[in-house]
Amino acid sequence: MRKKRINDPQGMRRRVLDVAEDCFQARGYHASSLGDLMAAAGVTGGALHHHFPTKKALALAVIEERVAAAVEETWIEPVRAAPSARNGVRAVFEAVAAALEQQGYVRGCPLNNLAHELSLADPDFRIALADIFAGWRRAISDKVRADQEAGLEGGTDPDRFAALTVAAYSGAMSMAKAEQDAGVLRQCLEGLERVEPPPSQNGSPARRRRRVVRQQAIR
Amino acid sequence: MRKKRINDPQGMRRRVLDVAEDCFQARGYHASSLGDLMAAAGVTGGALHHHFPTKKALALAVIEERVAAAVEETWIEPVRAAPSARNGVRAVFEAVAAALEQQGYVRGCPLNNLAHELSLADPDFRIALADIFAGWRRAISDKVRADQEAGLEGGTDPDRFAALTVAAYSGAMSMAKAEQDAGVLRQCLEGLERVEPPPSQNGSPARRRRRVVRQQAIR
DNA sequence: GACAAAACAGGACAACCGGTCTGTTTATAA
DNA sequence: TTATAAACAGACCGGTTGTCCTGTTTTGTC
Repeated sequence: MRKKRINDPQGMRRRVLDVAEDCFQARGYHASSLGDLMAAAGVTGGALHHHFPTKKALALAVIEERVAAAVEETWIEPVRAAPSARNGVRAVFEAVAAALEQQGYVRGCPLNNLAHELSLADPDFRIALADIFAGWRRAISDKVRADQEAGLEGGTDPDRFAALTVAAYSGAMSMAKAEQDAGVLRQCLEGLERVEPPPSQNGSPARRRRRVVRQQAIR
Repeated sequence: MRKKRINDPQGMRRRVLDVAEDCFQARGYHASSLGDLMAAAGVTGGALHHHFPTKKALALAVIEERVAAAVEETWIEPVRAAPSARNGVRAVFEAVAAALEQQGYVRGCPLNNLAHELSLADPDFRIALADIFAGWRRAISDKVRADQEAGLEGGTDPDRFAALTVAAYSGAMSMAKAEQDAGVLRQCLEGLERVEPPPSQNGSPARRRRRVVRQQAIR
């Protein structure tokens, strides 16, 4: 009588990754048991094992697919789309701070959460996480370089600016998580914006600003 | 025949804390079993349980005694003893970077390592960790205020500077841990030093520098 | 429809975890 | 000495963990 089942491998895999991402983020890798995940996802052990042979494989998939995507979505894309690197950084900080204040609690940065717990646990984890950090920094430094070519940014070292930005954000999120208060994020942003302030804004050596803006609008 | 034993409660407690601190730092809280700790410390279950009734109690002791002491030793004291806040910050960054490069690997910041794993795990953990963050920031902002009263520092907001410094360090250590390379620490320090650079150094708006230096030398 | 492979179900299991418990030894104080 | 508590030893237990294994069902292909 009851004999209906639909094989939905992609959907099953997605559901598992969904709850794994959420659970790893909220409780951490070691504190999340596969039993918890199975229950939360409504998935049997056989199905889980079929898609992810080991817990490590599952975590690696979460890192490479979900965490990387989260960084891409909340940081890399907004920065790329912003009129300038500094502008993009400010926008991301404020957007994240606003979102945290609205949801009322702070779970921390997905990348940093897993990075701290897993970087030393396994070389594969470490490399995957380091790659995401590298891509994150790269997106910012590339944007700074583009700004410089467009005359929007002064002689700021792009890699240095990117490293400090990512570090300030990561560290601010760490504190915000411990204090359960996103205020420190805004505080760090304000400090960050005072690093080698660019010639624009109210310009002593402000030149070619108009033309640059047009260029950007054209692209 | 063999009937010698010396009760050394303080020594026993210290040994347990030693290995717990080390193990929590290297593998994390959840990844460290009490069996591992007992074996590493050469302590029986009875003794461990006598001094630390639960694993949580042990972790709390590690946080409140060891982690707090580590922050005090590597950050708060050096900053207090430094000629200025900026000088102290630079000294700590460089000392840590040098130490990491010498030991060849990066285990990360003790406070941040535990903060990421335990902040959401238990309110007691979170509060203890947040307190350490607060003390850390406080030491820096107090130093900045002292610098300002001494005329050594400009109008930099002390709390903002402290937050950014702690965030930059924490985030840089996070990246250094993932990349197993302390270089990003130096990079972030260089960026940090370009935040609202004080009137001293080589002064366009450098005033009262001479007098200020003397004041500081007197104290 | 035959057949192989993928997708899924669900139980089994050994290892391990944290905590408890009882008992013994050592220090302390009267 | 004797009582009393602290310090320690070590076995024990219920529950959980991650993984594996054997089946069963679905899907795709010829």
